[in-house]
Amino acid sequence: MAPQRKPPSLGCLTDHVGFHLRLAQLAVFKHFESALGEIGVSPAIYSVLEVLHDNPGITQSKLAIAVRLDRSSMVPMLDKLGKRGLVERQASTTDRRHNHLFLTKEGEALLADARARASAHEKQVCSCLSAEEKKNLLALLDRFGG
Amino acid sequence: MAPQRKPPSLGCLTDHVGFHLRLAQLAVFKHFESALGEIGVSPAIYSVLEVLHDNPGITQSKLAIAVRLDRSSMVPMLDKLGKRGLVERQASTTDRRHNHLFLTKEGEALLADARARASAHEKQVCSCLSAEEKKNLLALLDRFGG
DNA sequence: GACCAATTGTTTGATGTCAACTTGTTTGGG
DNA sequence: CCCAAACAAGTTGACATCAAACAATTGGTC
Repeated sequence: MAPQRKPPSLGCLTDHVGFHLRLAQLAVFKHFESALGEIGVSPAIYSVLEVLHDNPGITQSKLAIAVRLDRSSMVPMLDKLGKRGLVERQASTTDRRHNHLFLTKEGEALLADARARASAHEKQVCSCLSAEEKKNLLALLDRFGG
Repeated sequence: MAPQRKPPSLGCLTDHVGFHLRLAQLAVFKHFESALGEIGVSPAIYSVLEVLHDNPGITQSKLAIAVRLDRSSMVPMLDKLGKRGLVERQASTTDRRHNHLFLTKEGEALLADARARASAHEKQVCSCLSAEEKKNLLALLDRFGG
């Protein structure tokens, strides 16, 4: 009988940039997980490692702002990364409110691996775009999040 | 002394389309919430109402697939929408596994309001894009999310 | 120098989402 | 016919995230 299932209509939803953003992010993040989940690196963790590598000694609040997470979300994440021996919290001597954060040797090593995988992932996930198109896309996206 | 706080460097993070997607979605969804939160409509709820309006009698699983949520996430959401009197679950007579879903009068009314607000929101959030650019952006995003 | 506002990391509670499993129902091949 | 496989909705547990409240600490102002 082949019920001839037409996919349900999405209506005006297709006009909303937010919906397309969500679908795109869903697909890209899923692909990221399949590429880096194996080494225990989620998109959020990867962004933390990158920023930490580039800004040794940064404080938790500044890190949270940089990766656009809540400062309270940072706590359990750094706890976990600390337990894995990837990140060190070092209490500041000059201002006892601050924690300075550093990647350990192991953290740097994992980041190197993660970078290679993330780079490959990025290539695959953007294989449907020319270099020009990708540059264009990033520029357009930055108009919102900038 | 003006500590001349440079914002922390994001490193290679800026090359990753996933990161830009997240920032953009964050900004757009936040704006959406500020425009429709007042009437208790989140992006997910709005997408459900739209698809429900366009596909009366659709089943929960099909709805979940359409809006790209997990089947199991649909349950508490429909419970809540049901309690608000916006959606009706109607057990199928031909296949007792299925629930057919319908917007109530109140659901339709709320959707009308939500649509007006969402449309205004969309205009504001895309005010930084020309019509051409938006069309281009949506086309590029669809290459990922299909 | 003593209060007061701002800042930092943390804790707690609420929410939204997924994945795995359960239960009831249908369907199709032997 | 019958039983196994497929399937729908629901339940449970885990997890990430945010917002609000909190304690400790600093800095500025009178």
